[in-house]
Amino acid sequence: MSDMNANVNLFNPIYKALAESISHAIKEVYGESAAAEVSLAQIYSMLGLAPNLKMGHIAFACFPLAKALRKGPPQIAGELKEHVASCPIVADVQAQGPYLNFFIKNESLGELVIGAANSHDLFNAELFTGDEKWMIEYSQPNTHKILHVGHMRNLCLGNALVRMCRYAGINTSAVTYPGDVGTHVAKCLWYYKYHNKEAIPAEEKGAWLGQMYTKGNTLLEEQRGTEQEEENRKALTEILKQLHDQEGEFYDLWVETKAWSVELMKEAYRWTDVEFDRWFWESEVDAPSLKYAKELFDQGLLVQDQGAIGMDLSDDKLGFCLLIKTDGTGLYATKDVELARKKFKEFGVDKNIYVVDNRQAHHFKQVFKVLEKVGFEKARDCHHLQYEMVELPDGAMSSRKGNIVPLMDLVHQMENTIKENYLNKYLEANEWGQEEVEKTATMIANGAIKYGMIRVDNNRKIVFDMQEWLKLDGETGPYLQYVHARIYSLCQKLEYNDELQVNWDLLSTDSETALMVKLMDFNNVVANGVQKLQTLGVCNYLYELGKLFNSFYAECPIGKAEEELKHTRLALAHATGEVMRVGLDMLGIPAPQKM
RNA sequence: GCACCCGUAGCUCAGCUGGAUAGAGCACUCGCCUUCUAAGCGAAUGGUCGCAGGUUCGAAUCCUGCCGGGUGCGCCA
Repeated sequence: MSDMNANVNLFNPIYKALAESISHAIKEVYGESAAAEVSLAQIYSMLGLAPNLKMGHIAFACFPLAKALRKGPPQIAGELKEHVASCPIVADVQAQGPYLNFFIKNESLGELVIGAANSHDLFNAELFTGDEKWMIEYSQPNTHKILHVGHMRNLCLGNALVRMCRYAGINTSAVTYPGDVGTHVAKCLWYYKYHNKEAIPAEEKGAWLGQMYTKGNTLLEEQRGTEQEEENRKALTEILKQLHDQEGEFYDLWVETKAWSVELMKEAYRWTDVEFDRWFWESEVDAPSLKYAKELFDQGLLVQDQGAIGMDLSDDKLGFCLLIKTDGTGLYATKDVELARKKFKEFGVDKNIYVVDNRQAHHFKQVFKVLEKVGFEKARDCHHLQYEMVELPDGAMSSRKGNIVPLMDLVHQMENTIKENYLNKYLEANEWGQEEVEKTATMIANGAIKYGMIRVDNNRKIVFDMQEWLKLDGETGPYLQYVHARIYSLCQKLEYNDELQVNWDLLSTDSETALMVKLMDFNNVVANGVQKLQTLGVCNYLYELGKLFNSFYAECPIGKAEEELKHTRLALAHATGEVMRVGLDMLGIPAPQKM
């Protein structure tokens, strides 16, 4: 996991006020020189939510101060306590062992959190200083192969990261790198031309073409060792030659069939609601990459070994990085070396992030090292963000072998299940129209699939079981969407508006307080996620927020409450809905208004 | 052989820049819809944090070794 080192702004007004108060207290109690050893930013970063509301809202652990002040943490907590009590947002502060536990005034939480969420000021906070430009490359599907649920993880992860970074104020471009050349294309076209007897379907040609690849691969395997083998090899070589020369019937066929695959990709991207600022085609870097590799060789930066050319990285324990094959053609690494240069040149980015599964870890280490060795300084701004694979219960997915779940199968089954189990009843009751059912089913399927793909740690393998995925109870995307829909409906019915008279002091139950405190933490969680390039923190946060809201909703009547309390609770509910909507959007998940 | 990843409740996972009683969901058991969406809420049950050492006032978290599972390591992408 790479740490992005962006500089965190002190964006949380409550944490900032507490940090200033603590900093001031250190100065008062221990003097200027002691205070100088601990910066405001450090204190700010040491604040966090207390384990439970009985102890406090926000906790400050004094352990890290012990060294600088040469005193025991409990003693420090005790000595600072009186001096921080005067902070205007603090209702009470308690020294509990080594911790200083703060209770924040309702008025402060109300204005700085609920009010800020409802006015959207909360979402405009500047989370990082500086104006870095990042590029995130994700979704590298091959044409002529089928898109399966494994590709969905990459798509959901990359999309969420791009959105999180953009929310955080980082200028981020999203790019894709489809593989439209290589032997897999030749195998596909070979089968399609010489062995296929099926008619080309009118629809879903991309998926069908993927089957041509799988069948081609299977047949070639079967004929290995037979008299057919030599003939097959010649045929494939001829196909590759035509593709390279960009002429002949197979080149024409490539152009035609590639479009089918691209249409499938675009269908998936439309469904997922992702857009790329740039499509880098593998075919477009093919020739230039080889040219560059030859230049490097001419400059003496590469070595020849066993007839092939590459760079010896054994000093860096990275083995030998092969860049020009014996037959004079390039490889995947050759292209990635060129692509990296192209990215920085075209976009002038400060960071170049690759969302690619962890089997490529060695590949990227080699590519970045090669770039570094040839004097490309930006090499250190390249980061491989790796994640584990999606597997089926009976093992790894392989489009080569054909044991995969097509991506659109998951989508369609999910949408159908949602309609059958939840939405069709509205249709039967004549409450919703067909179009509304369809749109909502798509939104909820988005929630279920995307949340499922990004809620676990990047390093954790996902074993995909369709039946499990179709269950939508508990910690799922639809749970979060349901919270949003409930709030939206509530605000409609009770006619929420931002000029309602509120009195924050009326929010006194545990569930109300817990919800307010949780809302306060939103931006902190996002900033942390961006720094670690992780989505699961935001997922967990939104789920916990949803749970707190549902408890509040069950325990605290709103419509029936006395006027002022009603308005105040409605403001709290609305703020939760806004945070949920913005949070879901950041994960690429739509927030339905009803479901 | 070398490198990286994983091992926490029956199952799926959080928690890992050391800190306050190890948390969820699913499954199982029991309650809650004449009241704002029950895709919900509440309660109960369930753990030698793979094993063994070490560092520390303090280790699920850091270090070392081992065990178990996965992936990668020159003419595929």
